[in-house]
Amino acid sequence: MSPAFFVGEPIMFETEQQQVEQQILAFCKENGLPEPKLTWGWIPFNGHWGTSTSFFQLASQAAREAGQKVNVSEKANELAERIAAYLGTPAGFERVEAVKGYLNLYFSTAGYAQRVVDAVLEQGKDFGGGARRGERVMVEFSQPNTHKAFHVGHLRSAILGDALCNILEASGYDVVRANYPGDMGLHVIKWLWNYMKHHVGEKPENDITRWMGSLYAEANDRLAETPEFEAEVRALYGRWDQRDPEVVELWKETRQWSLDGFTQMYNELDIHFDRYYFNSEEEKPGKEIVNELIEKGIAQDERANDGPVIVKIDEQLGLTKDKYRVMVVLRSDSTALYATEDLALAKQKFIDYPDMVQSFYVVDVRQSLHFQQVFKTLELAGYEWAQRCQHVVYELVTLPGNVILASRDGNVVLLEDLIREATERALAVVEEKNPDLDSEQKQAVARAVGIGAIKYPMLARENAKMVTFDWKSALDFNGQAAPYIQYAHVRANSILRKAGGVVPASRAFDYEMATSEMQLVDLISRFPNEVQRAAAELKPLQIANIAYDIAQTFTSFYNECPVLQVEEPVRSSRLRLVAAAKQALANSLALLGITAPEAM
RNA sequence: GCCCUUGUAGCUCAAUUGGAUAGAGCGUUUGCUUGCGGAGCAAAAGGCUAGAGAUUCGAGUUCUCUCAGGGGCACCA
Repeated sequence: MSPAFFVGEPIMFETEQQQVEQQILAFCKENGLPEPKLTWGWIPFNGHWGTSTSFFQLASQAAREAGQKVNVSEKANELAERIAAYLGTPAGFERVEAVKGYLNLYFSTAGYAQRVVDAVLEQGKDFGGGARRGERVMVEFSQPNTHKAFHVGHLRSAILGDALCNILEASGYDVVRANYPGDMGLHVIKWLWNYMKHHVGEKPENDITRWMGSLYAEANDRLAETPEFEAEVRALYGRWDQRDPEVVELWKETRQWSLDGFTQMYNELDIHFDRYYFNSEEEKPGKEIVNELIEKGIAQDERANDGPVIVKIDEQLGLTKDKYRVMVVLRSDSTALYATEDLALAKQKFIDYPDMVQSFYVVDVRQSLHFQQVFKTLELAGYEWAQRCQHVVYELVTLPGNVILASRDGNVVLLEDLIREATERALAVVEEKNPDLDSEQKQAVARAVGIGAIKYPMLARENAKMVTFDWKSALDFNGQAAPYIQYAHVRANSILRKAGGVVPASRAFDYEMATSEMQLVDLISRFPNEVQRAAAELKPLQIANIAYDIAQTFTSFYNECPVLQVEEPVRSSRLRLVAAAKQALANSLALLGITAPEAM
């Protein structure tokens, strides 16, 4: 996807900016200077608000063309000063200055602030979103294994994928949210084996996923104690392969228990899917693709010599160094493996949605090579859509000491425990801070705060950086965290409520705006750009950052600027700004999949 | 051995995609509540951006190498 957006450019003020640009071009022409490539950014905030460009490139370019050696920073500053003088005070700006080679143009705050605030309030929950592109993308994420526990290690794909969907949707794409549960494999057979032997007739009650996970751990324990049982497991796998009705029926029933448990947790997390693909459904089509690869001469069938079916990708591409290496696409016993199924799944997605411009896979970094192999193999097979497949890489969630969570062992932090702890903790705080709320409201707030506190740290860092889970920081509601942003939203709401819930009509900010007030408008105006950038880079981090920045600046504003007590007409302008800030906070939190409560 | 990835304040992370004096939170220290909600605010202290070269007017950011961590590399998922 090409990043068709403008970084750092205040998109709301294109007209004024373009006019200035024309004048600068005219200046260059008149003075025999080369045509500059101007990039606009914001001024490091110093209490005023504006846009800025620099002339270092122009200075060095001019010197090069003239064959002269110059001190570029001096020359750039000289140019900035001459251009500042040439421009005078352009329409829409109240001041122009030249500093260290930069040309700073300060906005006329009265009209600009009004324009920003009006735009936010007119667009409401759509503020920040881009025009519909009429293009579809799919995001596959979460991919839980049935018959296993769901622990905090599984959480990042779910949270990251959900936020990416929200962001892509807001940026203008039509998004298909896809899940791909691992509903068959050795882990399932082991589970069934244990169930048939020791738990026949039992059913999960309320805590489904925990129960499913505990039986899986138990199966592993029994097999570790008595390795001879492996034969029984293999025999059961054989019965599955033959589609023994008893096994298939039990599998269907127990699989559904897991899926029901997942749905419960997705509901708790407020995460939803449009489309489910199942591992078990891709087995047969996968084998068909493998046959096709063999026929096309891409795959080599070594089964005659007790070997698997493989694709020597590097050899196919004529590469001398190891890059894609060799991918096994079918086991020597002709059973399917993960790669077999992923080949079929990629194809199935484009059969279902042929118009997709991108097919994303939110899967942890350990599978990078695997996906490169799958996509490259499909490309070799002549599927042009293979180039539209992209692995969205993220790092693992580990426990302190770099311990990887494994469902097999008991060292996991279960998602249901995390959610319960977080919401209970949040409930205790609400009881203390806001005892007047009724119990239903307190529950809702506790849920919003608890879930937000879980989600935010997973989103507020680079995808490629590890998250270390520990209870202390997971349950810390202070500082740079979701509750801080939610609290800013609550305070904004509180002011509006006390004002009678009526937002005054549009008006100019024709008074001396306070520093934090201007900065708040500035940050809000950047939000639409950040949405586009987050979508182009597939980085919810951008949204987590701007959300926090807006919250922090709103809090400064809250402390510095009285709203309800101040005289008119300042009161009306500020009330509108508060409403706009509240909207911006709510919208940014929504993109992160976090609820913005009205009180807390 | 090859490939990918990370290294920024004591700790956890940012940094307008190559720009102005590298910023937040936690922790530490000191203040702030008869102000719109203190889940907060103000301030102090804390940095040779792992190291060395290169490109550039300009590098935390790009390239090369070194060091250190993590991951992956034939029938697990």
